[in-house]
Amino acid sequence: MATRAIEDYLKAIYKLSRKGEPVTTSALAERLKVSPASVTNMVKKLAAMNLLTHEPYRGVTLTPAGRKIALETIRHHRLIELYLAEALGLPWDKVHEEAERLEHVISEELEAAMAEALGHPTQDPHGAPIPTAEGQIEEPLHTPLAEVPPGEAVVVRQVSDEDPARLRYLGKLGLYPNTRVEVVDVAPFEGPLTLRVGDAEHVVGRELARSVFVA
Amino acid sequence: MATRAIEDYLKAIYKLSRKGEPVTTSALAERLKVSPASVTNMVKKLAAMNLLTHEPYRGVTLTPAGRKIALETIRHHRLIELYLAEALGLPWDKVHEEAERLEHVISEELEAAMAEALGHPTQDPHGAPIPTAEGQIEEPLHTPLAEVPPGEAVVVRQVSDEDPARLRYLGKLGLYPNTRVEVVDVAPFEGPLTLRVGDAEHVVGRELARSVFVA
DNA sequence: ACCGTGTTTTAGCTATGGCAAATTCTTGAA
DNA sequence: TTCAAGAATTTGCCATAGCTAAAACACGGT
Repeated sequence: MATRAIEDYLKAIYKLSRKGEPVTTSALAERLKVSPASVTNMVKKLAAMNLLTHEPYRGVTLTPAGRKIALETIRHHRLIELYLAEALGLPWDKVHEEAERLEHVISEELEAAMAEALGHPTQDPHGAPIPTAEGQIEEPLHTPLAEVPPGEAVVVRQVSDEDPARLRYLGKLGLYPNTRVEVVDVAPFEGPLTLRVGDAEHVVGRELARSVFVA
Repeated sequence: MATRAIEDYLKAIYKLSRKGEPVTTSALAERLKVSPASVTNMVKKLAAMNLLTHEPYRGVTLTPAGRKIALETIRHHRLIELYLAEALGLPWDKVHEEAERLEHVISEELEAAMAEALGHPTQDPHGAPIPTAEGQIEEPLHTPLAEVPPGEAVVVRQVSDEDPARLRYLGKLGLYPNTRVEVVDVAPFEGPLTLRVGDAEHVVGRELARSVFVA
């Protein structure tokens, strides 16, 4: 019924639509690394399955049924990430890729067993919220570290989990969720930030600072 | 490279060829629940990939490369079964089905982490041997419980894991691997066996007794 | 009133895996 | 030694899933 590709499309649409607006096919095409034509095709199929509504030339919006599948898939993904990191000690830069495959094949029983074993957690290793089994999710609006003014102290809430190399680097800097960081200095003209993490000082570029979210 | 179907074919061929002889396509067709024509097709494909040799009208035999993939898949399957049962407490009649899907998607890292967490086990929850990461496996020749003469006491070594209902029933009888069983009586003409398991006595049919292996 | 950008349609491709029917091979019995 | 039954294979075909390039189209801005 819901193939791997379908779940990936729904997940992507969910993530791209957090601002509430419909998602354009080109945005989807870019994110999924397929052509816009392919997206339109798949979108038609998903609309026929009542998983989303498609306003031609305007974009797509998930139906409740579509959102449910998206959130289930995201729940699987994040629970698996956390389980692999916590229970099996996999490094945090490896869990995303593994979860990307496992999320499509685990049963509800296994999902429940993992949630139980982890004490019904609410966040994955990168700080992303884990939807409940009922499909509830709380998505706090975090500030990118890149936008914090110098002199302020903040706490890392979430980091982008897509790029393993970046994650390894963040790990080396100690920038895990719930870590206190002080923004010592911000160089002008899109320049680097100087951070204090614990006792250490690090200089990081804007690009990296945009993928770290704080409160 | 190695799709789900390919791994399933290789696994099935491995299991059917334990007597050393080539596996006929019809045996494969029956086990995989596809038509003989489909099997011949797939077999030709696998032969082209050097995963097996095909002697037309005689049967197929795995090449070392094919056996390697088969054993890797079986290792995944059995490790997953054991992990789900031991670490996550899934009932032993559910782990087979789950492993059937997971075995095709876990990475070598995850395999290693599970093996480590379990202390490099050698048997799955149904008593089947787990191949090593290098592809070594020891398959002792067990006797079906159905062939044990009355009066003898034996130890359960392995049970067939395919049918959940059967497993639940075996569990109710207490017939787990490494359990001592006394064959109290064997009725003639393919009649039932009377067993003593611990303090309890049970009467079981031949069919069931053929799916329990002892030593 | 038109143009450019982005979207959709059209037409078609590839890969996987499957099947029914016709054919061919093997083997054992006459 | 032949031949028929049963098994295996070939042939020709289908379905599904997903993707793409190129052509046609729609929308918003000037």
